[in-house]
Amino acid sequence: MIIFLPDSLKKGTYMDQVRVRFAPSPTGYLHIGGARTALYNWLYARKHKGRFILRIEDTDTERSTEESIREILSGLTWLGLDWDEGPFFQSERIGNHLDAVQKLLETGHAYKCFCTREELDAKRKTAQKEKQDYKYDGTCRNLSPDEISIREQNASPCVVRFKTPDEDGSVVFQDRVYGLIEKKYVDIEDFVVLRSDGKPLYLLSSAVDDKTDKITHVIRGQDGLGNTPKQILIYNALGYAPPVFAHVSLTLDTKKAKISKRKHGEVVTVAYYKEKGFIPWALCNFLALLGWSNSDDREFFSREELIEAFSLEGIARHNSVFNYQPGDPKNFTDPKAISMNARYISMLSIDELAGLVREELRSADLWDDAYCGEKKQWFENTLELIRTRLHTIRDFSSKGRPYFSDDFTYEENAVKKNLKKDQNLKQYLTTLADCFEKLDTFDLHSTENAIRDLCENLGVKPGLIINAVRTAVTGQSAGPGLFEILMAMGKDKTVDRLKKAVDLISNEQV
RNA sequence: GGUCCCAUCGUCUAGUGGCCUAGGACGCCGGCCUCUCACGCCGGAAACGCGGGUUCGAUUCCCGCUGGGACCA
Repeated sequence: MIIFLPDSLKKGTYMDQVRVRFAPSPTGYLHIGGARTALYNWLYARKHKGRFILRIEDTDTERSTEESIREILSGLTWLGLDWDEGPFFQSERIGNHLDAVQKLLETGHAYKCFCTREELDAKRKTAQKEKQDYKYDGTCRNLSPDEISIREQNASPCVVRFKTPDEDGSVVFQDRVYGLIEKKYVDIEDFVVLRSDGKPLYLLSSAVDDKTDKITHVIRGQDGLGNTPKQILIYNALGYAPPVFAHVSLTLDTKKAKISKRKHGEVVTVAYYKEKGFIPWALCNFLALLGWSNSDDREFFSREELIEAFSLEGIARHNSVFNYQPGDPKNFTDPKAISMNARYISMLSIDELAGLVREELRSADLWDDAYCGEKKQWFENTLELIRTRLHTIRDFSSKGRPYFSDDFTYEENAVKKNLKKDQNLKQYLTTLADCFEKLDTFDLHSTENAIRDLCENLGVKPGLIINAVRTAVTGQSAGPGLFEILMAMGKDKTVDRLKKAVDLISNEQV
């Protein structure tokens, strides 16, 4: 019986430096589940001053694409998950894998199997009919050397199967997340390690690569849990010391199905969050909490704090649900993710925020270099003014547009609610524009006094005028306190926009 | 079908036999603030899948069932 308890080896020399890897298949895009796995690996490496290795498992040449590789690299880079070695490409190491198969064959840990697909299918069907569990029956396991050479001379196609121990016992290992896992030899069939077309199987390749890359801790999705006993068998047969395993629970959708781009669309891709204006670390923070917890109530972690707090044992054993409800316009992704991002926008230092917003305004063609120079103070004040009601960096160029450009739209509902509410508003706003124009000092007090005085003279509630002015100046019905908005706009813009709003409602009301 | 894994509010989770009248976060509802919205603050509704044990006492330990997931086929 193989009992492998890596904890007992931890003090051994080969564990001196932690080496972990993220090994995605470049068959599409980087999805948030993959990003979460990458994050956990990265955190573990950083926490233990180890190395984070990136390996691209591109042996499925049919489905692997260059574009996908680029997307994975750019996704990881955007998230800030920097790798120390690689990217290595599995396809370049097929020679290693074949050598390993050869070694397995030579040491009697594997054998050639000449059974045809038809024969195997027939056996499987029979087993099914008799309601028996089907496992490869080992027909070729005990072929004599003569029988083997006859088949080889006939060039019969064959696969190579691993020879599972033919005795009572189990593979036992200690998973850092799931604990003690035991799998009986009798439940492991003689599995294939080399296909008849000469291609090694993933199971074998990744074990060999992990050895090549000196991986000490395999932190991967829980979908690898079932294959682990087979891989431990391979490690042992090859004379390798197996790494520590830590399987992380999966991320499912609200119907408990694995998330995929095909089914869920862009929401599950990292690229989507970049596009939507997420702060990379906010997404990492959200992803970290999706299936991992620290036993205190903290939810916001800086990089350093998360590295410090992270542990494999804190990873949940149950799968977690990514709470995305399609068709909810307010929540374009998991509400908690949005909320975290919004909190980050509120909490970030003004310098950090300004940096992010600068890139956003640049790509929206709203950037003015003066925001770094003579208008720096104005720019920062404006960000402070609007940040608490924005959810994404993208919002700075959409909802925030009236602050950075005269070319903004008046929201229909806002116009209806605040500008067309009272027929007299045309007159009121015209009067107010005149009034503002005549102000010597245009500040918080003078503007407020002007409006309050006007209201008193007209006998109308301040709210009527204030809300109308907000819409006139920003096109919106919601936003910061009016007088602060006016300070952000300045006298000239305020007056211009009041007049423009009067024109707008005059024309439309004809 | 076989094997393995899992199971606390709608969602993410705390909880490792008594501190639990089950805590926090998001979302939701109500209130305060108020020129709107947001922030902030206060309050509310909301969960231990079911059945057996073990125990003086189970969310917590054991067994079964149910449900979900993964892997292999």
